[in-house]
Amino acid sequence: MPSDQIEWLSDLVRLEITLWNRVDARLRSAHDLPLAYFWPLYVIERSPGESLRVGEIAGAIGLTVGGASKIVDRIVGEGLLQREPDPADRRASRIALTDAGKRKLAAASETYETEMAAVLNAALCPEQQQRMHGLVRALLTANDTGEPA
Amino acid sequence: MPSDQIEWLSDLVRLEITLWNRVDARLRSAHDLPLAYFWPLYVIERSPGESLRVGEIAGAIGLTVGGASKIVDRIVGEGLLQREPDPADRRASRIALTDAGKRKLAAASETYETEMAAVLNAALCPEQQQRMHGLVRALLTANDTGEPA
DNA sequence: TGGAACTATATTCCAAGGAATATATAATCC
DNA sequence: GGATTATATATTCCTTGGAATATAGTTCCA
Repeated sequence: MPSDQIEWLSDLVRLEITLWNRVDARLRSAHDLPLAYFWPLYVIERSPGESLRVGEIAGAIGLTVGGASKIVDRIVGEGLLQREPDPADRRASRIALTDAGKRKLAAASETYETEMAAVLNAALCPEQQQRMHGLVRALLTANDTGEPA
Repeated sequence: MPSDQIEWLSDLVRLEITLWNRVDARLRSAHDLPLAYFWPLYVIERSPGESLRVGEIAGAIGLTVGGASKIVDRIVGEGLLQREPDPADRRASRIALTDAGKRKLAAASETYETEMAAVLNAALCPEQQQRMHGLVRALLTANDTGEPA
């Protein structure tokens, strides 16, 4: 019986924090890259044209536009992203990976996958991992508005 | 095949944020109580003696002691918690619910359960909800160190 | 008993991100 | 075309929570 939804969510929150910290620590120590910086690089690489506008990044990683603007600034400061003027809209700029960013992303992706595999395999068989991802996605599609806060 | 662990975690993070915001918004609008304040009230009520020390609260809700100290301060400021001197250890104080805190917690718990039930039932049948909780717990027990950061 | 080492909490400082706002540019309607 | 409205981003202010540190109190042992 689903009596204790309070525990349900608190366990989920705790898990998310644990996994986040685990991957974050690994990326920092191995590549000097916080996990928060990883996502923008990742979503940009996978985008058509390999560049995105700030608002698109915000939507993809679940931040407000203001927050995304600031994190992009910081990553640009690290030399992993660059801003290019959007030819079609002078209000916007297109954010693209630098060569350093591409290299960093490639290396960090491997570390990321390795670390996550270790964490997941420690507790779940591949079928369970897949089933859980399916359940997460089902909840997301039913409830995610796409809005950050 | 568990090819994309990156998506696996990013979906989990997104789900956690979505559910958190959803319950948080509900508790705020219905009871003027942020979700972050709910957890301390909740763990204190369930503790033997219905009081905890700051360090115990920190461990239970996954904050550092410093962070817990501050959130307790804020909730005390709201009149929902009170500090009592620990008779056995004068360094510590015991944190207990006030009457207002007890009432607030009781009301908020109902709202919490209702909102979570709505979110979960929108996507999963009860068996799936239970199965997912089991998977979350399995991952937690295998990986949770109990440490905050 | 008198330190030395440890512990519980509080406090200070800092980084991150949301909300509200400002600014520049686009789009639309007359 | 010019005024109004909408949009993209940047910026400012505020809150939160971690890390490091400070302080008071406790424990242990010679």
